[in-house]
Order: sequence, then structure tokens, then C-alpha cells
Amino acid sequence: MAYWLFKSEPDSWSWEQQKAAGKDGTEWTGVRNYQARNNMRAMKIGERGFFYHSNEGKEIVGIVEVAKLAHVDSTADNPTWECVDLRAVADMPKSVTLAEAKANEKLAKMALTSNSRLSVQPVTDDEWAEVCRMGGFKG
DNA sequence: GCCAACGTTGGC
DNA sequence: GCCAACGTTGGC
Repeated sequence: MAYWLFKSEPDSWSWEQQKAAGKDGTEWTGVRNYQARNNMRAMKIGERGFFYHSNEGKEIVGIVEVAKLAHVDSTADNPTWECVDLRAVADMPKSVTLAEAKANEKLAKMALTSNSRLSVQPVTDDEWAEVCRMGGFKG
């Protein structure tokens, strides 16, 4: 099982909206970057990821799960752009900020801190465990 | 609001 | 296929 991280500006798509999308989840649209798209293509049903608020908040606020494999992004004018469907799983009991992640040397290599531009990122098992520990998420 | 970092585009 | 120019992202 691989782990992931999804970034979104709360102004365009917030964690509240993600939760409101319910159990069936909704498309993670708008990705126009090959690396991010390739990450989504590699995802499997049930794999989990962090939901990160960029710009405003700059913190990991929740856990999501892949509800549907990569398919053409319905908002794209070019079928090269694909996306998965995501559903909200749980709130992060205590949100983990970018500053906290940067201050933790176990997370020094995390894409979030080293390649902040990438909007859909892989997360290693160790990083997943560490962020969950910091956020008080058990599961 | 500024600007650095990065990805993409397009001329050659 | 190189690389300069440009646009976008996102932290500060």
C-alpha cells in the first residue's frame, strides 16, 4: 500500500468541501502536471493520502482515500489529463503544519518540504507514520 | 504583494 | 535538442 499527499488551496477546494462530497467522494480535478498525473495513475483503490491546505493554513488537515482509479479529468480539454476520485476518511485530530514538518528531521526528505510545487506527492511509509503520530491519527 | 523555484513553451 | 522566456505555484 502506497501513501500520498494531495494539496489544495482552500479557496478553490477545501477540506470542508471534500468531506461534504461524502462516501462516494469526488474527482480530484485540475491537475495539469505530468508528475502529479503519473502519481495518480499509480494509485490503487483504498490507498490513503494526506489532505494539505496550501497558502492558507499550510497544514495537513485530513485523511483521504482513493475511491476510483485514474480516469480522464472531466474538466480537462485534453484527455491526457487524468484524475482519481477521493473520499474523506477522517479529520486529522491535530492538524500538522508545514512549519512542524520542516522542523522534524524525519520529514526532511518529504516532498512537501523539498518540492513544494508538486501538487500530488508520494509519501513513504515512515513519513506517513510520523505525520500520523504528530497529528494524533490512529488508523 | 513579492519573489524564488519550477515546469512548459517555442524559436532556433 | 537546447535554452531563454514566460507563466504559475506557493511560502513568506
